[in-house]
Amino acid sequence: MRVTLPDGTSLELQDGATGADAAAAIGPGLARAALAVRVDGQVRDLSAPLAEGERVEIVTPPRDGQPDPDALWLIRHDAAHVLATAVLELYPGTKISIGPPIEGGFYYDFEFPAGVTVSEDDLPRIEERMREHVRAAEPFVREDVTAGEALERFVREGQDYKVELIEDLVRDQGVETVSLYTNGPFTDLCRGPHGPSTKDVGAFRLQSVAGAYWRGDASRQMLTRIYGTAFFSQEELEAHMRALEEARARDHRRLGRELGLFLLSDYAPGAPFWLPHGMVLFNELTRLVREENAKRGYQEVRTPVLTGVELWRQSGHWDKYKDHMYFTEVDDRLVGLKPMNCPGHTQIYAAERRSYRDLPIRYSEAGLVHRHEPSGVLHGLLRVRAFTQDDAHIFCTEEQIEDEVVGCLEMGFGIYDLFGFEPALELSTRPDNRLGSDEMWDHAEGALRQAMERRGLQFDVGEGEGTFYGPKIDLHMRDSIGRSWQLGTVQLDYQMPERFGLEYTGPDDEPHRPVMIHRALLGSFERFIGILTEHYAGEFPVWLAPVQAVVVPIADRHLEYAREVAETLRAAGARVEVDERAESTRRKIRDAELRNRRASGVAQDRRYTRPR
RNA sequence: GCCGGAGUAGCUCAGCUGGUAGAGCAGCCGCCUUGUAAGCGGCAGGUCGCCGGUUCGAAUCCGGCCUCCGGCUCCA
Repeated sequence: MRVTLPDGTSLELQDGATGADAAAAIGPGLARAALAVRVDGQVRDLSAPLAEGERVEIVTPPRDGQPDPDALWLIRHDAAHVLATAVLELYPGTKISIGPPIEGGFYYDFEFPAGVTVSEDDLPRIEERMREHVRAAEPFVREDVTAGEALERFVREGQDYKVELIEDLVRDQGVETVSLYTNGPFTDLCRGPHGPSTKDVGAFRLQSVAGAYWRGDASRQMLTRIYGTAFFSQEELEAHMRALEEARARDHRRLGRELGLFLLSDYAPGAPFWLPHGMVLFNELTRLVREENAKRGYQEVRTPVLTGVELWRQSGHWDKYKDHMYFTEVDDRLVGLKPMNCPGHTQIYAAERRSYRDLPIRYSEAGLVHRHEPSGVLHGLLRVRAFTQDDAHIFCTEEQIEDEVVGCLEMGFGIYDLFGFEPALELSTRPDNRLGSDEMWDHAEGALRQAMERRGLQFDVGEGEGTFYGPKIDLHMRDSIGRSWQLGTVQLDYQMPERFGLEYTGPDDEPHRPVMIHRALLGSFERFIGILTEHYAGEFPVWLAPVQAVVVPIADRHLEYAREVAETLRAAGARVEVDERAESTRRKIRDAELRNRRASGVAQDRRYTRPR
């Protein structure tokens, strides 16, 4: 048979030849280095047979600085199996679940025997055991068995999670055979592929221990997840660990303290106190948003933070969102803090008779909302309980939806461009907990999809991740260590207008129901500033910088002049400080740089010529 | 909310298996009057997260709670 190689040449092989045979036919060096084979873009074991006419590419460790992402994922997957091998040896009776490679490494989820807890202190011991298996270069051997045989095996071993996985595979996908991979003493249910042996795992490290629900379901067993990472070489691993370390130096929680941006206090978990320098960022962004809104025909409004609970019953928040709301009783009346601004805006809309000629109506509000997020999810400025959204609601006709959604996205991209942000888009569809008919949802999801497709935008789909009142398009950004956060959002809503009985008079002189678009582009000022801080590592562009210049007097005799200079700059609108401390010039300049002042000036007797 | 870890001075952290708390930086005072990544000296600063228990004695051991960190679930 013949297969095609990446350079277009074809290779003659015996019938039934495997990827390993192909590598050997090309050259002994390649045969030694080969990890797997990629056939028509799909990675397979080297031992898998090839078929006539397939396009074949040998997957190898990086060579000449050309890393193959598939190769890295492969050895990380191998490493996950080696981890499970070591854990089963060290903690007999442990139940294994799943252990995939992920971006940046791998993990494996375990249920340890009763009474056994594993913490990060135990990781070195597990690593040591893993190392023994890597050194032993144990081959990964694949075996295809019937689902029944596999079930019998895992039932016998008491591996309940594997049993459940096989049962589900049989039930949901009708599989008849499953593959098992064995390395040394360990056999796992696994789709593969794997490298030829554990020796290619190379340089690895276990990083952390965390809880993780079985199958991501909070109602099920909490497993212990061990995270690790692996590379081909020690150098790459060390470079990776250094990069993580450097990313931690950009952490907005640390920079927020060092630069005097905000304060988090135990008195109000999840509710930042804004310090003077942080407030500058907040205000500059507010100004930006206000200007952009004005350009696009938004009218600014402001609605109450605390309202009678009747509003939340009417809007549906009581039914679908009350667990996340704050309530209190005042004068025998139950009142709630707003978690969203939309019901308030409906009241402004409803306060007058509206004509089709008025639409679209666009109300914007820098709205302070409170949401009772679970304690375990709070995270600096990126996940808080009290925050200010750059919110807006557009009331429009059915026909105007697409243009308005596109307008929102364009406005969002325009703002993100200013910061060099390239957000990832996600369409979130109907959740289980929702209001409205399936027809409404079909319609609303279709409209959002169409708006993005019209602009040729790439997007992911988050099934079931929409809000209770409608689907949405979210703009996501990553923080310094790669975690993804939702910033902007554009949401379509047929529910709220219905529930509040909103109307406009059409050209036919009949009442019609408007559609509502909820949209926040920064998302919240808090989260946006968090991301912004990490993005710039605290070195904000001049227009945002809390302190734009610092004047450094050399000696006391320059103080008066330094103050004059500062005054002149302030009069011109700059944010300026004078460093009046009785410190050395070296020190004052160093501090100015460390605190990321964008410019510093030195007040002196004569022009300074820098020594060679 | 769940799992694991951690809370010692404003910050970063020492403080072995119980005997009553320390450093650096920051702060304050003084000296120095300065030329591009930390001048010098001194002083002050802590109900060791909170509550309870064990003990002659608890920062240290035990329990509960709060907060933070890493994840999971969930969300801007």
